[in-house]
Amino acid sequence: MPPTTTQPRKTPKQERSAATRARILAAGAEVFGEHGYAAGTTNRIAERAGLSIGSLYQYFPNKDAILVQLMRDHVEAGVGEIARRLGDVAGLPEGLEERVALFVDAAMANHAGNPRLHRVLFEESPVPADLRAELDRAEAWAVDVVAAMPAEEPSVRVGEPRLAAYVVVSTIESLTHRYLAGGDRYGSPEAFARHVVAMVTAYLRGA
Amino acid sequence: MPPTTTQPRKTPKQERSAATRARILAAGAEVFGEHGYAAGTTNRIAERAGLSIGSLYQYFPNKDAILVQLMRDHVEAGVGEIARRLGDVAGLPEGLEERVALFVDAAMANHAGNPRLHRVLFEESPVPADLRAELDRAEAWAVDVVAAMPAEEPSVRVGEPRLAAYVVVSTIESLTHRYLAGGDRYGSPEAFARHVVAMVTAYLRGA
DNA sequence: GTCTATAATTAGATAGAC
DNA sequence: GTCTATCTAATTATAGAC
Repeated sequence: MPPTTTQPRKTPKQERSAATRARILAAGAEVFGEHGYAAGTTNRIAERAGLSIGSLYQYFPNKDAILVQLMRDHVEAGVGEIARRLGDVAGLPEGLEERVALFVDAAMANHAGNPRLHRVLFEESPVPADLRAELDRAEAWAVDVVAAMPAEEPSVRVGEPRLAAYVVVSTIESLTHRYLAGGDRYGSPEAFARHVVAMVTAYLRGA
Repeated sequence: MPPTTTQPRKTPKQERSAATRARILAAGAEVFGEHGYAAGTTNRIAERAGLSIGSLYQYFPNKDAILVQLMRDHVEAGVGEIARRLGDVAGLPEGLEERVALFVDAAMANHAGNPRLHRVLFEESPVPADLRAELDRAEAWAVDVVAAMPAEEPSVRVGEPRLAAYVVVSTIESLTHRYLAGGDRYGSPEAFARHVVAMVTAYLRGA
């Protein structure tokens, strides 16, 4: 008799495999964050993950594959975080300022996790062309989302809405990254976020 | 008889040496820009500079020294450009918007030279701790300069002026870098600059 | 599936002749 | 001062036993 429950479910073997993969990625995040890209060697990652170098290569074809997956995960988390907050219609704020704050808070949360790693990933590592394209698509998605907002928000009066949306997305992404990578030398995270929100809001309302 | 003109002047030998150094740096800029950091090997740089690898090491102690010098030159050019424009008192604009535009234009000019190289330098290369400190000092200088502006500009009403100055500096530096590194997908350089100026100005004037 | 040992590659840097 | 030839060192990645 065939099993009654054959719905797609991971076999124990696949689960173990996925867990090992996750362990390698976690180790990679630690090692890259601590040692940087060049000194973040596969041997160190394997050691940190508690397995041998030979086993590591059973799960990832090369060093950069680990790095790329970490980058991908980070971007996906960011996109997912924004999408989740936007989808949460019940709590979607009405005012422009509150909506901007939603994006800023999501970006701060996304980058706050491991600033040191984030810096290594995006300031010190070579980005393959295909991942670069993926990052551009994520940016384009965010631009679309932001560009759709003004239509339903009468207080927005800035011209060239698509360029404006790009400026907004770039500003939030770049500034939060830079602030968190550089340390809070000029103010608390809360104060900084407040200023970014104020700047973007003032911009969107028109001068 | 001793030479009548012994005023500090470079001997021909020093001039030749400086010229070779400059040739290596120019070659380094090209090679790093074309191949990236890792593939920008010293052998390639020497070849491009038209001398042997052995000679290259007469002028620079190691690969990173070439890279660091390129970074330093870029930052110095940026600082110099702003200082020059600020020092040009006759032409220093009166209005807030025009002053902000001065900074934005300087940043655009500084990054526009070789965006590809700039990207390799600051997104793909390891930054030594001492250079990092130097970059931070340059940023602090720019923050001081910007922070000094509101005092004499009644239309500035943003709170926490030092944090605001940091936000302004970060915004201009980050956005121009990002725009020029990413290509003008969302608008012309002029339109982009106009938007950045509008955003920063609106911010400084208060919401 | 995991390990150890090692091969293969390659770049950075140096020695020493000219 | 410049060159050629080479060395050293380190890393990625693989082979093959268990």
